[in-house]
Amino acid sequence: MELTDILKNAFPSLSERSLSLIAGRCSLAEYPRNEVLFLEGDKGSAFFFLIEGAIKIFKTSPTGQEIVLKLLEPGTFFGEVILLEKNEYPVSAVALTSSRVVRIPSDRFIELLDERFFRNDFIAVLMAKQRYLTERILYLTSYDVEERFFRFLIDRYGLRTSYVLDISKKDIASAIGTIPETLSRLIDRLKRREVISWSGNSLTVQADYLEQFSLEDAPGHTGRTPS
Amino acid sequence: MELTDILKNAFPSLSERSLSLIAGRCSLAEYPRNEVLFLEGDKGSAFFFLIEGAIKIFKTSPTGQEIVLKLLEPGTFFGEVILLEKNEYPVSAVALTSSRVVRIPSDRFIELLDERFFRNDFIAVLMAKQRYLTERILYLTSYDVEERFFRFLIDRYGLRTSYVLDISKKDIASAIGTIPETLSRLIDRLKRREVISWSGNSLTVQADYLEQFSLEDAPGHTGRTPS
DNA sequence: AGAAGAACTTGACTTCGGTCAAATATCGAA
DNA sequence: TTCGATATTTGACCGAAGTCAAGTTCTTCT
Repeated sequence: MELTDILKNAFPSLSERSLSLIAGRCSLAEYPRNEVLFLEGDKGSAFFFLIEGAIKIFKTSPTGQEIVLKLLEPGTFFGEVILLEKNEYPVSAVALTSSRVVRIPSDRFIELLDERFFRNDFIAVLMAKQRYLTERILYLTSYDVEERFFRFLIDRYGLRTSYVLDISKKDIASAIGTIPETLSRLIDRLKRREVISWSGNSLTVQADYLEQFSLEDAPGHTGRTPS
Repeated sequence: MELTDILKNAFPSLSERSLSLIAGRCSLAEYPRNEVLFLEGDKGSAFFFLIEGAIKIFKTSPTGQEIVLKLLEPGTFFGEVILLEKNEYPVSAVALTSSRVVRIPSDRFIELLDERFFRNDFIAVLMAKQRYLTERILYLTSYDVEERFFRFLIDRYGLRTSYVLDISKKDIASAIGTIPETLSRLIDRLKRREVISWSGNSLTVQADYLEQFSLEDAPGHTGRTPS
């Protein structure tokens, strides 16, 4: 797909004129697994739109622990927080799987907000992100590891009965705010109870068991996926 | 102070014309301690600017526990997330102390974003909130109760050697993400160690002890590739 | 003032989930 | 295919902070 088409997709409400204005400034980039897009504290003059792959957004605690804020799915932009107020990224971004992104330089971008429709969509995304982060706080502080695990599945892959995991258990562990040992033990327990079965990267879950977690909305599935 | 002056203060970059446009629509309101401004899930058609007092912003967990996201200080607006995308408040707001606010109806407000300077300031605030929430996640998940307590003091009252608390211990406990029993025990321990002394609502802290928490967050960024 | 009810404290107890350490297992590059 | 690096599992252990329950202050309202 052409860069212009991708951008049109990313910003559907942006006028053709503005689209062509920034298209020339944007560039496609590929990041292999584990590649850093930016680190917390980095000065940035661009933000990103994820086309394909998975990006982990996280902060690093003083002790070096990674606190995952969000695993991004294709179709979302991120890092836009450098546009105003401060040009330092407050979080780090790393590719969890090989990923394709558009890099959007920040200079001139702010002008595009003169367009009312585009601006409203843009601000709406910022607000969706704010909602997401408040949900995330609830998620991390109020649910135990088991509930976080199942909510993660539903949030990321939907309510299904079998899943094909595209990320490692280690990454799942950190996405749900725990460590590999704890996840490993949880899985073991769930297998024993015959709630799930797991082989390779294929996971099967008892549908009726999973449903108990799907009632209240899990973080992040409000149509448009915030980061 | 006159409502118009207050608004001018709240939105310094807004033109006189726009200011007078919304001034007529806004209203002053007073909320006594424990009064609810809005609850999570409420439909809203207005947001607020805090002039005086203290507002607690929180979510409620499925088990009824309150998860405090932020204690607001005068000079900030809140609830603006109903402006676009969704008109439901994602959080609840309650006055912790008697508070004066301006109520700003959402209709017509969005038009004000046509003004570039004002719009940029407004978006900058949204981004600051996003930064704050990511910090809050780090705060709640990576620090123990003692560290959260001292960081709370510094964050809310500044780095001082004596404090006059304007909110109850119960509220402090929930602001730092714990329960009264735990805070009570922490205080007892700190008193014993002669790190603090506390009588009535006056708190004194050993300055040198407090300083260890005042260093701006310095995540151990070694530059290495996170895995 | 006195009573009802908050707020706060204290004690005994529990537990989830983390740490540390030591196997296995698995995967990717040469 | 083999080697070394990651990823994953397993066991033993621990500890911060929560729960439950029972006092003990404070506040506040009549």
